[in-house]
Amino acid sequence: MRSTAEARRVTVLNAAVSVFARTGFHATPVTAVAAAAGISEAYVFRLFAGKLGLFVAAAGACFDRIAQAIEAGAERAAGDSPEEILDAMGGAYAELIADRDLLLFQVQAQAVTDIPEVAEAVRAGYRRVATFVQSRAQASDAQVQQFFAYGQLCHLIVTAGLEQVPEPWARALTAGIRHP
Amino acid sequence: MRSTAEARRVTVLNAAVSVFARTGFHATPVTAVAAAAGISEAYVFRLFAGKLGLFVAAAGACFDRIAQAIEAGAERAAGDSPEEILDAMGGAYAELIADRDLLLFQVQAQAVTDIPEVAEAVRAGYRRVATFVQSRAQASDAQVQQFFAYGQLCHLIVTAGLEQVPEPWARALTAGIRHP
DNA sequence: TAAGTATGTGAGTGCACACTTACAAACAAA
DNA sequence: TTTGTTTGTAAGTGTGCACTCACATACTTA
Repeated sequence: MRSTAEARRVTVLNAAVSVFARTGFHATPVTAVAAAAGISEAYVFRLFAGKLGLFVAAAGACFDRIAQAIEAGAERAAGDSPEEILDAMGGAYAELIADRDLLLFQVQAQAVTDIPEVAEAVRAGYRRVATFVQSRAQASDAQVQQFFAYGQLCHLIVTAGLEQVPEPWARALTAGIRHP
Repeated sequence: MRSTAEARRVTVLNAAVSVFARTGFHATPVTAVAAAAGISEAYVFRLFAGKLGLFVAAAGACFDRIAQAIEAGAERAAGDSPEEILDAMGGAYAELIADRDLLLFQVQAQAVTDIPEVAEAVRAGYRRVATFVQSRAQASDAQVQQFFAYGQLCHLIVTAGLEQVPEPWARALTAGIRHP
């Protein structure tokens, strides 16, 4: 044995987040994930319960990394006010999604929420992140809502490539959004 | 001839928006669109340039309907201030997406922006809507940005089914969002 | 060392689906 | 009525891909 199954699963999940992020659930063959992970397609099917099981597990890994980054970001807040903590969390999130895998994966997951298992995984992810944000920052409902609204705006900016659009309407939408 | 090709195209596009909205680009066979439109698959391929051409045309139809609704909504504004006009536009948009086809289609389109033609169609759609919103409401960049940020938040709320989640974090995210 | 167990793969199998082609029926113009 | 054009379809074709199975190669324990 070169590796344990559990270690392989971690490798595969990292590859899966990256590959699914680009081409989405239905358009990416599991051969692509297997190739990115450096193992055979057959073994991926032994490690996960079908392509859907792999995608759902990848969603879990994706939100794990997001939650972890936001928690770490909160520690670096300049002060104790809700505004300062939310700002630190937002900055940490912006840094994290600089490579775009985690952001694009979320978009892909939202697109296949007609599959109940995916919808539940998405809810579980946001449940974890949103409850943490609210309790850690001691922010109002409206502040939490705003935090996520502008997070979702980032999804549009990145998927549509609006940072590259010099026109005024695109500048308005991207103004002040941290360096994606 | 039962119908003109142009009339058929309109019928097919309505069906396409509806069907693509549910299952997305890669997971919906064009037979499904053809069936929803009541014609044969072969004729859909004659009316549009491949499945991609059909999807891009459907995106155009989707944003046409959105732009039209927002323009009509602006006419019904209570006053002339940016806030009142934006509010009226937001209300019109909320009514329009009550059936969810237009909202879900946007999510599906954002998920396949790795296809350049789709990315361009999405940009064209938001270009039209955003420029109209900004010029008609005479709103600041920040107001326009906020308008679209909360619009994108609706995408998350609907795809993840957060209206059905009674927990506090979900209530915070959905608070004040108009009746989807 | 023998038997058992976990890790790993090559080579299929069957099916769904994008797209084509050959052909037919309705309508128009001469 | 004949010729041409547009609308429409039934019946393929080829390919890509999810998933399986038989088999091989490590590593462990008795």
